[in-house]
Amino acid sequence: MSKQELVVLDESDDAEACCPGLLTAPLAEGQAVELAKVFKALGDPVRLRLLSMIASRSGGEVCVCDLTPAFELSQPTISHHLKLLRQAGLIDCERRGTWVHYWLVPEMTDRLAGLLTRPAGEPLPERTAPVGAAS
Amino acid sequence: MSKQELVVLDESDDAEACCPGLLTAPLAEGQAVELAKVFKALGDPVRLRLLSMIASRSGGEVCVCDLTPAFELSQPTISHHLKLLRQAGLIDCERRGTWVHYWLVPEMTDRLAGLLTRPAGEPLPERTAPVGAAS
DNA sequence: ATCTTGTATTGACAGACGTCAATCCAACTG
DNA sequence: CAGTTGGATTGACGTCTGTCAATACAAGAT
Repeated sequence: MSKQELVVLDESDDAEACCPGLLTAPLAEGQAVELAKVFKALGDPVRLRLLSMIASRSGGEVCVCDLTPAFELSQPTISHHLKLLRQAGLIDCERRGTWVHYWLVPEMTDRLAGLLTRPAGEPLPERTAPVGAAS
Repeated sequence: MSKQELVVLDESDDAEACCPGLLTAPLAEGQAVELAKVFKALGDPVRLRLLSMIASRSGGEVCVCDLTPAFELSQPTISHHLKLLRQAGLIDCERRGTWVHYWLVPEMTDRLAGLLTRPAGEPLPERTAPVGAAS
């Protein structure tokens, strides 16, 4: 059940794929395609709340039976959203007896946070006084 | 042309909306809806590359005429994607004479990075040796 | 083995999304 | 003024996505 696609996360891809950062160099098409899958998984309110509930759980794990009743959605719908989050590599799960437990994959959120963080000390090019002051 | 919706970014919303962080507390539904709009804007390879090209520009600005030829897509399609990024509050633009210039709104990417960053020192609950070792 | 409960999968359907051709608008040019 | 060019908007079309009812599967209970 665990680990089925694991979209991104592998650094050993395009040779220079260490941490260009999205904001510092023009993202390559292949990387953009992979990254978009992860962001798309985050692009739904229900999935964001699911991820948040899973990540903020003290024990680090949540049972599906604790997630489903928090939404006014059918159980299959919740299961569907959890599947998408898992395919994006954001969470993982394991069946333990009767119940299935989910937990966050922090490496993925760390990676996203890193991609969205601009290198400290960037000039921040003075956007406030338009050069031409046109129109 | 600039500033038309500006989805998120306003901290003065739910009183305690300082920086709960998405990974530390169960996101409220309203906030999830707003946040999802931004992540959805990032959930497309073309938009990710556009944002990357805009953000990594040395001068801090890019003319649309420099963006369009980088894709094998029609000009209206690129314009459409730029509009979505702008509505998400990730970029902004201004017409200067004949050309329209786009630039990154770093406050938004900073905010996203912050939301995805887990507070340093979190236990990282030992995921590797499943308690029950079931299945 | 049968029943019951927790979770995943399937199939269907309405609405959203990405794309383009056609068109429109703004600004510069002659 | 008309003509040209950069860019946005409109309308249409096929695909993807979120949702549910129905069903299937897994594991404990009887």
